[in-house]
Amino acid sequence: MENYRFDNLDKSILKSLMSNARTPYAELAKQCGVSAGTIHVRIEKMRQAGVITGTQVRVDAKRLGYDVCCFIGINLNNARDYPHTLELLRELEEVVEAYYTTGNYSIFIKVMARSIEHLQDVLINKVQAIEAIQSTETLISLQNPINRSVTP
Amino acid sequence: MENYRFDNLDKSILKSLMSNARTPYAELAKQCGVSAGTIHVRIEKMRQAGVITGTQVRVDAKRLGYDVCCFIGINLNNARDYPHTLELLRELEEVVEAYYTTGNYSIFIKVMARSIEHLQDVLINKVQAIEAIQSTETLISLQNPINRSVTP
DNA sequence: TATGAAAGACCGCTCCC
DNA sequence: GGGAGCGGTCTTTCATA
Repeated sequence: MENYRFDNLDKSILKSLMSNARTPYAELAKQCGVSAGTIHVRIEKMRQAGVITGTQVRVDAKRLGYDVCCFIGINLNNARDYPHTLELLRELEEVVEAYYTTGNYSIFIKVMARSIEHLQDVLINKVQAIEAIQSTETLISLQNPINRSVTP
Repeated sequence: MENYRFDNLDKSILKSLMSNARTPYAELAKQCGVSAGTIHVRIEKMRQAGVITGTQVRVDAKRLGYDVCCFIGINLNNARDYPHTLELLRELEEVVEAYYTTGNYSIFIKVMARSIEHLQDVLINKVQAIEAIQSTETLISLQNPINRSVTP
């Protein structure tokens, strides 16, 4: 994975687009003191370099009805069960993130649920129902005061 | 926080926009079998209801040079130190997420670093340098095989 | 090779049905 | 909710340094 070589122009463009993917090119051009054509060229270059992988709307999970956010540390009976367990977790739509980690757990997942009851259901009937999983440890998030992206 | 009342049209629109925030209204209209004007009305309604909070480009952190991702569980000397500690953590650009949690830790953060050395620096000289922090536990992520959003 | 200016195609917004 | 027209935005091309 080689890194893309950035100059300050690329960084400025990225910063703006990371807070608003629909910033007009003309405005980016004004902010950066270059022409809109140049903006277009740079964005296209970053897209092809795989730095920009797409655009998405930010959605308020709470307003979508997902009030409960939690992390679950998972220990496997056997490290070899990792790939298969991952596939089973992928099928659970409540599992929004998964990490393969060193430390106390083998797999670490983030789960979004509609309520505590829903979380219980996911945890007991879906996650812990996976045979390869030996034990789990749950961390309920009450607040998410910081949520941002890496700085270009 | 009341939930927005969704019908299937809203859900379809959201799903498309969550994978590509710049999907043309005309294409959304074709996919959903309604007119572009209707798409516009629905998106505007979701925006004003706070369901859609903005748009952003997805960026490949690795290509930006951030190769190391880790979670750090933090224990505070005193629960009252929480607000102040949070402000100090917010000033660290490597801290991309923070959660106030129940369970083993008081605060749980996600850190992105450019290298193991960089991570060490952040952990020792920045995070653990905060007086209110009693102890930390680090979980290094080797892979992030699942990373998606909640389903509308 | 990277940038800037201008023209054409496309899209989103608004109004009226 | 549907359809048409206007205004703005993106993309492309070509000239330039």
